Amino acid sequence: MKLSQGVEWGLHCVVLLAQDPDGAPVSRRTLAQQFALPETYLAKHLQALVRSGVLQATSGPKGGFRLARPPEEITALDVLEAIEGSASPFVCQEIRQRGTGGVPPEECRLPCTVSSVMAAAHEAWRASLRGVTVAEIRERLPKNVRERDVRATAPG
Amino acid sequence: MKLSQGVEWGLHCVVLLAQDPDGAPVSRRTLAQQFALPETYLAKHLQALVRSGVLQATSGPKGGFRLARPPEEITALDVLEAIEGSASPFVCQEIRQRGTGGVPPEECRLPCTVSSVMAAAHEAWRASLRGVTVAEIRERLPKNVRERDVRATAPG
DNA sequence: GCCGCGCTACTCGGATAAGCCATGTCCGAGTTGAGTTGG
DNA sequence: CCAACTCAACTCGGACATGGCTTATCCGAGTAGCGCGGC
Repeated sequence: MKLSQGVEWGLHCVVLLAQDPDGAPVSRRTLAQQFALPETYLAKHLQALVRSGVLQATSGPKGGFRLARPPEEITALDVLEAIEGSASPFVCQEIRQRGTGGVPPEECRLPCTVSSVMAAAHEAWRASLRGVTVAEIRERLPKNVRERDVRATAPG
Repeated sequence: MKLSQGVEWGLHCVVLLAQDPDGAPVSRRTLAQQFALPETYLAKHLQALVRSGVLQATSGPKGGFRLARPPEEITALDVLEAIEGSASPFVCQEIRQRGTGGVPPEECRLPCTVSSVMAAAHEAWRASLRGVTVAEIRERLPKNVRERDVRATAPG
């Protein structure tokens, strides 16, 4: 199991944008240079965040990205599932129905026990991420990082 | 993020073996036929379970796999990390140190906030899986599945 | 009848090829701002 | 001096190559049971 590194990029970018919610949009070039990331590939993930309604994009000069909602209403889970997708990492293949002595479909209305255990773990994971907002992350940042982010959101 | 389907296979096989902890070993062929899985590929995952000390393998005729510990002492997390590896799905690339205004390394002793949030979620996930033993899964199985498993562990 | 030996068949284990998704990149469409020119 | 037009540069957005990991497979090493032959 491996998480796309775009998740890290997206979280850092969203937190950075949260430093200045009502300010001017920040271009993807600025964001990429801020973390020394490949600009065009970062753009791919930013697009995903726009599609999910986390970010809002503006075209043209002085354009860029800004938060679509107040940072208090954006959870880490929102960012993660925007980039990584909301599908469960565990997909039950219903192997209980296959092979020797397979269980007939009419007895498989309820999800299999193994699947339930995995689903519970996934939900615990989601709940943990849902309980943290971007605003909270912003407030937990050390002073130096915060100053750096503010500097990045400043135009020029 | 996608979880290897070997996890599902491994869990089902371990639960099946838990139906008869002190019985004769079950060969990988029997296990594969039981769920209609590719035998040699299933073997790869079973090997991983042996390496992690979850299963115990026996060679020769009448050989096969059996649990290395009582099912009460095997958690879903043990099985999962044996197959999937125990590495965290989120690997912090320390991008805060890179790019314009990168934070110097001496100020990065503590893990970055984003990384901490992800680590907490991962720990919640692990805790959920650690709280479920194979014995508990076995007891939650419907009657028909349980009978099917017992039949599979019976020699012949 | 009993013991020892060899064989066979079955088991696991590691090394070896394809397929798919994450990664990385490029170019095109759209939009806004500034500069210029005419009134 | 003001307004409208043109241009140009900058932005995002979607379509196109590449690499690594999951998937899938094969063959070899080892072992235990079974049959056979000798005593």
